[in-house]
Amino acid sequence: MPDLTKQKKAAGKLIEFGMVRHTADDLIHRDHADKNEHPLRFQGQGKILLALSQTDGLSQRDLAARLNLTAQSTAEFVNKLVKKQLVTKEKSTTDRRKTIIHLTDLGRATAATETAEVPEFLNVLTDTELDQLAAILTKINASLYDEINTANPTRFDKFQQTVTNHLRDWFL
Amino acid sequence: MPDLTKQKKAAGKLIEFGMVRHTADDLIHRDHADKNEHPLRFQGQGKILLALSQTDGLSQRDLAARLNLTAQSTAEFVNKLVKKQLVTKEKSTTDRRKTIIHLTDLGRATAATETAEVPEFLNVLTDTELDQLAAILTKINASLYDEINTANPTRFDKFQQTVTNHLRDWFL
DNA sequence: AATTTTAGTCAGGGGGACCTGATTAAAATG
DNA sequence: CATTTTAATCAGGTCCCCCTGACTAAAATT
Repeated sequence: MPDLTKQKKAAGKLIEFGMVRHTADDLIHRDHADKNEHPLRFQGQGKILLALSQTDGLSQRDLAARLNLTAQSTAEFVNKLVKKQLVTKEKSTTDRRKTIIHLTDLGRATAATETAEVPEFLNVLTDTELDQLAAILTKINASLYDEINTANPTRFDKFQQTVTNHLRDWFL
Repeated sequence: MPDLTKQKKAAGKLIEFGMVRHTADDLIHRDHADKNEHPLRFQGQGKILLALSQTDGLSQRDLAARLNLTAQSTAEFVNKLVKKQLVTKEKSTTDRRKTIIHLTDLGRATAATETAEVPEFLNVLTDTELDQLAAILTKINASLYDEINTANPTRFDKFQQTVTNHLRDWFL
């Protein structure tokens, strides 16, 4: 069993990291006349974008199912994304009840960008530290996946698929 | 200069961590009939609580200044916390314009609890990994502090003070 | 004493993540 | 063909973070 003191220390640093990062983001976004903010977390509109960048052309219904959202929430997010010109809606020709959502170039770029840029703070780490960090996070993530899977296997499938597919390009 | 591939890999893991953690939290909070959710990030009501647990009895004005919020936002958060019985408001006797905010026992406990518990996912790490993680986060945090300081020195002071004071107990 | 600054309040707004309920239009099915 | 299921939509709600504008009451200044 791991040393509790070490755990606490790491936990504290993690909390601190969250706070500091949030504040740093805040400053940067606020100053630069932030047109499109981009936290793009695995939430709301961000979720939709991620799912679409994995599989473009899904129907709202599909998105809702895959992301564990109600049809209404999904519609709301999609509409917001349409306003931001990140996705488009069009009726399916084969089943005219369905609305197919497509990423626009901007949407694709946004989703990719999010993912494409390495946060500057990683520049301060050495190669060894980067390796260590990646290894540690891999373990932590695995443990969290496990937790999700135990709590809700159905949801786990959809989630894990979306996430890992999205991030696959990162690990080549 | 560090290896870009390693940076990307670590960055990807970090993003993944964010997503997975969010989803895991989600599941847990949703299921357990979540009375008081606890993200308590460095935002909104959480900010107030953190600042007060560092220095109790601040006026709203002080809080606003220290947390880079408008007086109105501060008032809103404070009022919400009052409703949740986490803080109390009382007029200052020396300057009757001022309202002094105090943490209630519950408020103090909440702020502490947040901070007191080690996330379960740290259990999967070995002592060595915990040390590595702490060391890495220390570097990253320092770099982010730097960024904040460069962008906005005034804000940095207030922020850094609040955060490090709050987390000081963690590192004894 | 008159004016100005300061601490708060109220009102209202913008954006975000979600949800339930009711309704419509188009498929699927008996 | 009539009914039922399905994909979406509208309407309305809850809560969160945060801001600007207008206004009051109490100190500080002139």
